[in-house]
Amino acid sequence: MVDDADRRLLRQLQAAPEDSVADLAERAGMTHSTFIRRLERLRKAGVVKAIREEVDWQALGYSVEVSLRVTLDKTEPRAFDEFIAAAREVPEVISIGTFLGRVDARLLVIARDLPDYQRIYREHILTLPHMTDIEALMQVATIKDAQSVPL
Amino acid sequence: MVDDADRRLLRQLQAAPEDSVADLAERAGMTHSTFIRRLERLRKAGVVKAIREEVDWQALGYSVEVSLRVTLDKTEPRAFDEFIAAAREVPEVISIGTFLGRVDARLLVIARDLPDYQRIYREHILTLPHMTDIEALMQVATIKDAQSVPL
DNA sequence: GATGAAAAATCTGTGAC
DNA sequence: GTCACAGATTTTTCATC
Repeated sequence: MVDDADRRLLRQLQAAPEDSVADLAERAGMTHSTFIRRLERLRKAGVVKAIREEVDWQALGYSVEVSLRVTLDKTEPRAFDEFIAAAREVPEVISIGTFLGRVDARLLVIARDLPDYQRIYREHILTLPHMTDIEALMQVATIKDAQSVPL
Repeated sequence: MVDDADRRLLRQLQAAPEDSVADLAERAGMTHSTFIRRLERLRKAGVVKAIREEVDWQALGYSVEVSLRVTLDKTEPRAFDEFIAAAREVPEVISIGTFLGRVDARLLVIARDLPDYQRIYREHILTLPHMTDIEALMQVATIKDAQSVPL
């Protein structure tokens, strides 16, 4: 269970993950021992899943971002699993979500430039199995990607 | 500039951000001092933007995820800025991207359950300015969200 | 079973080379 | 880029509520 102290902990952790445990604990109103033990419990329970260092892919030469909506062949029962398994192996596919409705999946693809995207699209996307339709949108900017949960 | 050593550093950092600098440095083939100094430089340059603790919102009671595609009123020059400014203030909107093409923006919204989503949609989404169309897809799962850049 | 305090082990960041 | 050290931080242990 996640109680009120956990929520305070998580709020601080999401707000300033780079700060020391001692500082976070103080702001969450507990000693650092308590903070560490609770955080450990939350990690074990999977509430806190991982640490991530956010890297700016534009600074690393990836200037193109494309959001793809994919529709799959519903006559093939294994279509979903096999499509997902193949898509997650493509390094340039940095995010995959699945949906309920007309569209089955969304892929976020990054590429160095348009020719590079063209190559990735032909070699790694069009070869994914069981697709019946793809719709592409070029992404201009990521405005907010805090992904922090309201607590 | 990002040289070859930086790339090795970033590869290790993305692969295991929770490890100590000493371990990461060893795997990247440099001493920990060098690693720290290079990482500091990359942070200053904005290549490494932030640390994030990934929290499982399902474990915190957010079971509904909806992806919204929004079209804006192109007759209003300030539509874009005002829409974005308003949308980023909604806590349940955890991600915003903007596009080139038919669709102008994509919002990812989380909610505790369907009634909660209904409430957020009516109170916080439908009240956003300058929208001419919204298309919603319910998200079933996030399969891959590594968002790590191929290096 | 959860908390607080303090000691031991580890890690980080800086200065000299 | 390397080495070595001082300071900070994390982690463990033990006593307490």
